[in-house]
Amino acid sequence: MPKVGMEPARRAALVAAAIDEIGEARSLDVTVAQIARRAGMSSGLAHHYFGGKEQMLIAAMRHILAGFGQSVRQGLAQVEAQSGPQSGPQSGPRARLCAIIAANFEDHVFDRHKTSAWLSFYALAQSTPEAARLMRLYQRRLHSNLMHELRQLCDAPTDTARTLAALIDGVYLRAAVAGTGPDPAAAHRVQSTAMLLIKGSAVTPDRVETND
Amino acid sequence: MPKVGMEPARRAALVAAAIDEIGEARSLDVTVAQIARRAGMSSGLAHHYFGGKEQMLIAAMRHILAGFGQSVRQGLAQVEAQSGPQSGPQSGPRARLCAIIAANFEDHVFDRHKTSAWLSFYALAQSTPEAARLMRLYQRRLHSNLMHELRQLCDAPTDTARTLAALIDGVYLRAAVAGTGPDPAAAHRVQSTAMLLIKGSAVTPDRVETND
DNA sequence: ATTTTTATTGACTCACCAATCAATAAAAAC
DNA sequence: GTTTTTATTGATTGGTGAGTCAATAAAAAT
Repeated sequence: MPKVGMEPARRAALVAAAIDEIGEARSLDVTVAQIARRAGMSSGLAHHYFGGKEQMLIAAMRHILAGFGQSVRQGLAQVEAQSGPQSGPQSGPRARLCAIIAANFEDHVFDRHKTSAWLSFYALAQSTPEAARLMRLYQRRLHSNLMHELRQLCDAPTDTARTLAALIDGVYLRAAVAGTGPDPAAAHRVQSTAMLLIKGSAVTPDRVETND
Repeated sequence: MPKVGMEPARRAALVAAAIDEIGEARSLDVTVAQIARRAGMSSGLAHHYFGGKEQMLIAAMRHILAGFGQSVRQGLAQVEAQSGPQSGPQSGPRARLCAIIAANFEDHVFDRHKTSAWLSFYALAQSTPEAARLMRLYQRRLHSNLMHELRQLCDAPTDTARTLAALIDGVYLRAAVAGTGPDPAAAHRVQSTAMLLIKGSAVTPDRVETND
């Protein structure tokens, strides 16, 4: 019963199934057949659309990465909107910094399957050049996002950005290992550390949280 | 040409070879035959001594973990020795905290093969109960080591310890991903963050009352 | 000197899985 | 209505690798 124009839907289904399967198995050692079955199709079709297992995993990684990015953009837009176009000059970068941090710990990013899959992708990135490229892309983007705000908040922005990025990754990593779901304390922990790090050369920290 | 009493040597050789092989392949997908060959023996012998691939990987993980522990003990002993038995009261916990942090970034711990292998072990710990146990052991030990000093240095030691542990793991993770060898800046970055964190809840420079 | 124990090998088995492919069928194009 | 394109299946192939085992040999024990 072939319907036409199935390709995008099937690709999306396979990507979602791959993340779930990897997240549930807590390992990259999942078969194409398992993923395809979960996505409601035959293994042959999975190969037809992705050409191979590796490319499917890359696509899954890219999908999670896109989720991170979307989360950050959404968080920033929200801060922009709620503070208004003529808000005080000092609330801007600080609130945006907190929003960037919070974005990495939002519930849909902190989903058990996704954290577990992401941890597996760290392993993949070690041995697969394309996965390594994506990982670097993620790291550069996070660093650049942090830098954009930190330049206005402290006088050693590069060092501070590196520290914060490592802290974000570390907190996320530990959550992935623990396998516990979303943890509201995670974002707060990183945010207050961020405030401490910039305190040396910045204004008083009035509000630490941006999400109400 | 069987010599007697080979078991310990062969086990050690296999563990070392496993770490090197995993570290070089940057993946857990190494064959027992490869490891055995690198260790200078047949695949059969590897199975004979370890019973299976998984147990060999566990042993390798345990070996790296032991290296961490040794590094910490050594660092602490060194601090103790150089400050002397009747040194000033304020140099103690702070110096020991720094030593614990530095221990995690010493050259032999920061070895390329070991960082890479350790990253792979994160993946293993997700799906293998015994590896998960070892990972928890590592985390508990690190946390407990940090706590021991932080209790004397700040009044939210648990939170601070969690943050520092995540930061240490994050910095180590990023080094593993980057694949660059030992980085002298790594320890320093974590140490100065630690100083900031305990300054946030500053205590009197000398002995402090137990807060719980 | 014989027996037992320990060390060691590598060929073999068995299972698994990625990738291929020929076959089938619905839709679209002509 | 015929042809072409797209979707889909699942059996098959080919390669791989973990784990087993029987055979061999040196050392130790008797």
